[in-house]
Amino acid sequence: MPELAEVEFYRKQWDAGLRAKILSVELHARKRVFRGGKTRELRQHLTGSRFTESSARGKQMLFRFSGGNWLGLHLGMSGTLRVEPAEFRPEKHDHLLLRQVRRALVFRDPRLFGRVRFHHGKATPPWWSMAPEISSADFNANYVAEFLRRHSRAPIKAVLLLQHGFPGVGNWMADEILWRAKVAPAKRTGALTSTQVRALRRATRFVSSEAMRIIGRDFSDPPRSWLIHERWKAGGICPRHKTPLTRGTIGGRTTAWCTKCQPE
DNA sequence: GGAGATGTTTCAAG
DNA sequence: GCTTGAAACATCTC
Repeated sequence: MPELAEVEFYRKQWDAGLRAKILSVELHARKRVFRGGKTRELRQHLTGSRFTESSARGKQMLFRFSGGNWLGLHLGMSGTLRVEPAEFRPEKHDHLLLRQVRRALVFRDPRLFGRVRFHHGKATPPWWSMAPEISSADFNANYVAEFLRRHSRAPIKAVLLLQHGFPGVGNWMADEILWRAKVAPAKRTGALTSTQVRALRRATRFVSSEAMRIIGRDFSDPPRSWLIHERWKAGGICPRHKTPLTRGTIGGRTTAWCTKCQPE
């Protein structure tokens, strides 16, 4: 599920627990979400620490705790973060639970494609580094052009999904961006005109900022005019033309587009 | 029962 | 060494 704005929404859920102590940590240590992770260290260090700060970059989240403790979370395909009452009993898919006096912070992930990481140290973890965020000044025309050039033989849909170039963009956002920029998803990146590249960057920034504003705030629905509402529907139509959408697999992912808006 | 799902990593080939 | 594409990962839903 979660892309840029959904991740932002979930991150903020845990902010209810800011400044409060972690009384205890409960986790399903053998689950895949902890792969390669130091669950014992995580439990020992977080217990008794205070939750001080949270941030997100693309789909990655970082939660900071007193004493130089950092928790990294990725939601994968089906992860969510939420807050439950203090006496909450975790269920089957609630793989990590941080207990505070007044609440429990819960990470759930049925499909286990998400990931939990832990780092103990003064500075931010070594794995916390990322490409320029879409909303930043560094995500400029030169940066985008250079990234596209490096992937000139790949279909543009696949390139939009690369997190080290377009952090936070996932399957629905990529389709939304391509539809707005009127670019066919299978188009080889190197074959794009400069007008199309400009349109893509513009659409990327627009979809990101609007999604953050609407979905990121309270999980509201984007306007009816967005492609997202038609993408998976049987008989989904282009919001512009009311013509049926085309479906196919591009870059290994199901893709929906309008052949009238986005001709080859 | 089978296919597919809003993601990333790994591996092999070019 | 870099890019690309397919498979693998685990579970649920239609």
